[in-house]
Amino acid sequence: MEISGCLTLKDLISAKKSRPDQEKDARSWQKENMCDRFRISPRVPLKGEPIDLSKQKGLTPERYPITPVKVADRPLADPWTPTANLKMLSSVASPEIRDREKKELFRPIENNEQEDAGLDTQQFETVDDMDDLDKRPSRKQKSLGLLCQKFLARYPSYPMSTEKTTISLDEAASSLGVGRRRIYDIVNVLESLNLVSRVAKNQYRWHGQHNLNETLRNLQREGERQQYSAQIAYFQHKDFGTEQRKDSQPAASMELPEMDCPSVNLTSCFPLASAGSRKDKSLRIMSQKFVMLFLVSTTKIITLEIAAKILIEESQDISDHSKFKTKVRRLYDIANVLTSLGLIKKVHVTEERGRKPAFKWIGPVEFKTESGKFIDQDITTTSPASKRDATAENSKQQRLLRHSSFTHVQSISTVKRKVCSEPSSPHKAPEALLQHDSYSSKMAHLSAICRQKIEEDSGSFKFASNNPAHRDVGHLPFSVVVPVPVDPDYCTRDSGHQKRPASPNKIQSQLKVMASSSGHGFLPNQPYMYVPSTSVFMLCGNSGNEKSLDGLHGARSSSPSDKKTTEDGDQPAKRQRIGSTDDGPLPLVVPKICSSDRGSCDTSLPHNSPEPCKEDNLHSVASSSRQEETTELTKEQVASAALPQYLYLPSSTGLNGFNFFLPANQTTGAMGISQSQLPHLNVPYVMVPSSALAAFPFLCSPAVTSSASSDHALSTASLNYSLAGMTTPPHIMFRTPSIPETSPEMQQGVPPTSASPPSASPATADSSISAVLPLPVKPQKSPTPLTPKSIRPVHKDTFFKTPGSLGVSPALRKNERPHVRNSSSAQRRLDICSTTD
DNA sequence: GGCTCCCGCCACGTT
DNA sequence: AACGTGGCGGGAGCC
Repeated sequence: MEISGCLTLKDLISAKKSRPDQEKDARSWQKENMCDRFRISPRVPLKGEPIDLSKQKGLTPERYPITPVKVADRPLADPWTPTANLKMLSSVASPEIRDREKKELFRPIENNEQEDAGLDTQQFETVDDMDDLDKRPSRKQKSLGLLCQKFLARYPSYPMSTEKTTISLDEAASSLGVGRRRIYDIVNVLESLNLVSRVAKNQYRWHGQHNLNETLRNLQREGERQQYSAQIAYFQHKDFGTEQRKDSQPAASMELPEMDCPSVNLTSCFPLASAGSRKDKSLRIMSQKFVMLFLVSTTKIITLEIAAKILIEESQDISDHSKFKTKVRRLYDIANVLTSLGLIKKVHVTEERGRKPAFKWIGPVEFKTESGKFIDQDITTTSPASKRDATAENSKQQRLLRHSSFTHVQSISTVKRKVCSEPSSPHKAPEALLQHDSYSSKMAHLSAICRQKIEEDSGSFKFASNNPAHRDVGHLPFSVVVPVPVDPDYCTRDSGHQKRPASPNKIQSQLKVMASSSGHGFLPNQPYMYVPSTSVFMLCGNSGNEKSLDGLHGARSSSPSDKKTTEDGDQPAKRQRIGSTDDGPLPLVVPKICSSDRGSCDTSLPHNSPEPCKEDNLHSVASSSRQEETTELTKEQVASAALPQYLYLPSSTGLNGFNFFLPANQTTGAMGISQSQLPHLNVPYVMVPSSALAAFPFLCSPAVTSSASSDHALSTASLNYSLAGMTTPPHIMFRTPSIPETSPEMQQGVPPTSASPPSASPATADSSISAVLPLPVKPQKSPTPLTPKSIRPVHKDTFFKTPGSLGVSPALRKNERPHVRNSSSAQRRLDICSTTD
């Protein structure tokens, strides 16, 4: 797909010269150009942007003088000649414009502009001139974007801290010559970004952009938590080709309720929305969500269609056409304001289906790095290692409590918990779950949606029921002790590429294997990991072919519809798609035990369709224990019959940590499942953020590698699809046999993460992994065995941008976007606490 | 004809 | 009851 950029200010200017484009320019000006004006980038009070004119005048009722704008500073290049201006004006002025009746209305604005007018006014002057001509401003001139520009021009982008700029809505409305209603539209969006805050009736306080980055950071984090990337991918993938069908999509509708939660949470992160009234001030929430979509998107381009869809789903609205239209209208409103802020610009994405309106994020993205802390913190909080206990939860909540809306959030989360999380943890819902409630629920939500979609799309597969009630089914009824292969031959490796200097021996020593004791097949002195049953999900499927991964995803992606991704080229699209299905909602890819043939798998392995993994997280997978339509199996049955390919160990915080996949065979021994049944995957995989492993070198076991590289790739690929946060945090510990799996939780005390040097792997700064896992991955020829690029598209991380996701494929990340989330976990933690307030 | 999105009705919440 | 907010969608401008 190609994206046609919107007109830039520059373009606009140049365009103005040419008559034909004038109108277009005018419009674009409103939208695109505005961006320039209010650049987020730390800029001192706007410089010479067109709109600045209006503000220059000191009009600001609030009387904050804005530094004079310099024309020179403008990005614009082309000088504007008076003639050109005239031309433009004339072109812009259309017959309709001339309604005198309304002219009055706009007077104020015009006047202001005129006053302000200097050279800068040039662009806007046109409007003024027109007015002078008794022409009523054209629709363009009345656009919300332009109005917002004017509004923004009244206030300094970076007001002095000492200043307390108060905005009177009435005053603003009157001075801008518009109805108050319009001001609300603007203010609501600004408020969503904390640029302003409501202090009293009709009174807002102008904060400027001082906290914008922080706000964006928080939004990004929230977006990650909400798995928006997954949603985006989902819709992209599914595209609307199936729209019709989509409309009816049951899954989506189902999800809606849960999706709301995110929004609520969102608001909780920001003072702005006071939860509660009037749909929580949807415009604000919509704005935040909209921004989040950009922030979590790898391509930074979001089509209105997708945004609307996502927002509709979240709001539980019926996805009828009217709703969609309404959403789109609102999105335009928001987009206009955001454009004025210079955060986005309009573009068009050309897809197979045609050209679609979209917006591209042009705002700051660097804050991400800084934000890393936040993410980490969350993760940390949730990470089992740290304290998945109530304490963590409490701390987290406290943070949230700062926000008025939090209470609301809580309630919601509680509900969710009941619905989603609770079921997922057979044994007992770890408190950690609470932390992840929203996240988990969302993921579950997505999974469900995806699953349905997938099912629909590929009717051939069946997934374990996602029924929330059954989600836990996936959990194995037992805890698992996984032998950690120790092989000198294998060097320790960092998640991905880095090899750890640390010698395996060291680890071994640390891990003191006591295998001797068990008959599980532990070797003497072999270290093992203890995995509490609650943390274990069994993934069943064919092992096998890469197809499993790719095929699963690929099948869909290959479809024409897949390409429709709005973003950029095929690649992105593909990624997204994959992400949607795999990454997002479907964190897991399950290797097939059976032959690649799905059909066969289905029959033989009721629960093992590859799909399940993808789609759903563990829940479904694990829960694969039950297929909705087909047979229901007891957990035990599943374990034995399903021939688990992998055991999925969700990291406590799916966000930051990697989820672990253990080859079933590896664990089966402990479980009593015959390995013979698990032919393909002999390699135990455990994926953890490298940083977390800093302290622990990976152990690679020779045994593991039996499978061909392909398998390995597969398995690795599967790793990529971890479902963060879906479930309870895994409790994993290395113990000596002597120390049996006593209460896992208690034992999990090995939170290497904190200790681990952040430097370990840039790719995954998140150290929040709850457990230290020995990773028996045989060094592959490819430097990045863990991240089968072949299988996965580069940007897949979108989905996993979520804190947990970050950790997904360290290798990938490292290579692809090392810079992102570089901050150390410690740093992130610090950040987390800081709020935009 | 579709995309944009202005405009203002009207409902909800607050004062 | 009046007023503040803001959801909502008709319908017109614009392409």
